[in-house]
Amino acid sequence: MYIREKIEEQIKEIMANALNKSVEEGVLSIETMPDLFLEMPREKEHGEYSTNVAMQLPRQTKKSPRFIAETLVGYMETEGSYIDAIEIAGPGFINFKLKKTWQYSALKDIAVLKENYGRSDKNKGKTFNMEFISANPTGPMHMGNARGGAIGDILAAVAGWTGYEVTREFYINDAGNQIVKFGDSLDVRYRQLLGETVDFPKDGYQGDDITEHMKDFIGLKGDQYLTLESDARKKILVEYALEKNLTQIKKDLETYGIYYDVWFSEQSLYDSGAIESTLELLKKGGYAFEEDGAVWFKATSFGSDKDDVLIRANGIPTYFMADIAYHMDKFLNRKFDRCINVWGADHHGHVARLKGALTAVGVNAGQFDVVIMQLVRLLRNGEVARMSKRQGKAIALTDLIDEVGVDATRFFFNLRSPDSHFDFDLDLAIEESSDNPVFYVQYAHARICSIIRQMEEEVDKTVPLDYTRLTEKEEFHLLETLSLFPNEILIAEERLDPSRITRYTIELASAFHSFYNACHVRIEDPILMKARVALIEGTQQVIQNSLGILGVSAPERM
RNA sequence: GCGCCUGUAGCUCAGUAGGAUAGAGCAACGGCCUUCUAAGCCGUGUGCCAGAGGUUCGAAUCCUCUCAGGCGCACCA
Repeated sequence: MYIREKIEEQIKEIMANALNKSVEEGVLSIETMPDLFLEMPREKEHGEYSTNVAMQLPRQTKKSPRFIAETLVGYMETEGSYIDAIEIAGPGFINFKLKKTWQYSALKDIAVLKENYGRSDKNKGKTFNMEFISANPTGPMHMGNARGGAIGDILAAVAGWTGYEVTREFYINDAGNQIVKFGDSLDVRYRQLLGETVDFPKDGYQGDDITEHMKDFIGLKGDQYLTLESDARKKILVEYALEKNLTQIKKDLETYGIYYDVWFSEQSLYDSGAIESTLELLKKGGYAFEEDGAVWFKATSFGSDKDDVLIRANGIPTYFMADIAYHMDKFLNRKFDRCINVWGADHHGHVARLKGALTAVGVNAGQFDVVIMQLVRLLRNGEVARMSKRQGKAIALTDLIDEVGVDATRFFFNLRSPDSHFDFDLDLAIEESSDNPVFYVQYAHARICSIIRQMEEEVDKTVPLDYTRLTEKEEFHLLETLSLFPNEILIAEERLDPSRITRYTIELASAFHSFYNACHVRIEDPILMKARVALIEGTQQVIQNSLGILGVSAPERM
């Protein structure tokens, strides 16, 4: 258990005991136990922890907050605890000041746990499915996928650090309408390249990559499929190009530092009969009905304002239908305890109906959540540039990584909470200037490595390691920041907000840089020097751990 | 028209499930390298928390309404 958990648990216990005693002795009368919530005050003078219980109780006890606070404090037994002093302040806050040594425990924790410092077993024994990107395999990935990639991959890492057994999953949309369009587009290009005059479909994929695929294909196979019946030919072309695209997507994502455990094919849901059986289940439950020749899901029974089509009048299931079957498979066949998807804001309308459908087939929809990320706006020369895959003008993920680098791309896309509308200023990102916060964090790490390289032979092994020699305010601030790391991971997981980790690394780097300027490590006093080396080693470890979660490198030299 | 997200310093954004005097970075200005990496540090000031009501000891945070922007509201995905 980490130092902060220990302290918080201890204070809560002391509070609970005091409350119970004051009730037993009839000083206070309460009916329901209040929430014993601890907060960390912004102001230093208010102590490390603070509670507002006294202000929650006046109604129940018919006493003033001040009186309640004084009573409780009177009953608190702090012997042998981390608490140094308790003060009542303001309208009735009870503030706890800790003994000036608690921060050193964080350093001990780090020294013992090393690369595992920050991990917890909160979700031990539970499985977690993280589905993200799931870009259409009809073309290369664009910049919009980059944000989803960073959010999904890092959230998956965060979940793993809280104890979950994590599966990263890519859902391949290799069935349905857009594959038909893909086939039509390939087919026309194939025939055009071989000299036929055919009009390009109005809503087809116009990107050059389609033409390139067919050039390559003709190079390999020639014109032998020209005489084939059109559907059969399209099938062959799609198979060829899909395989090519998926290989490329996989390769590009690995460049981006993302490795999937499962590539799940939508088509496999048709092949296995999962779609059919899911539909049967919905029908049996009375949640599906026929109208105008189509089969509908009764989404209105689950709070939606309209129903949704499952099977079109032409007999082809919708994407929605496949999605229900897919998520049923996640929960009921593969039995994940938690499933999270990352979707762009343009899909948010889909969330409620999918949750409704999952509830209908017997899944506890509370285990399913979608992180909605606001779409990325690309700025070039200060102007908004629209991305459109159809028009083939998209900035490809790989272009971005080439220009900005993997570290900056991942860091940047995870800098703001998924909720925030995000402007990606390409010109600024290309600059690789110090404006880019990733350098700030990496620089802190490189600085530490540099000191440690020079210190190795100077540290006196015979001298005792005495943390209590660390007494400067910059040292305490750094220690406190280190002690917060495990909390940050837990909060990031609970709120499904991986960007907290990115911001934490900046805070940690800042605390270190301040320390660096205020305190020298390489000094005469061998005991203090040893303590400071221990402090920067702990910092180095936590920067490595946090950057590791982000998938950003921690360079030893810069 | 209905739904979701957003609105906090000149700009980009935090604000820890309702707390105490509203916080960073960038930009501006002024300091700090004969000593461990100046890609750094320290200091200076800036706010009708979009607006109006409400809930209570207490609201940037919760509720209602209004305004502004983004995104949805297909037998597309």
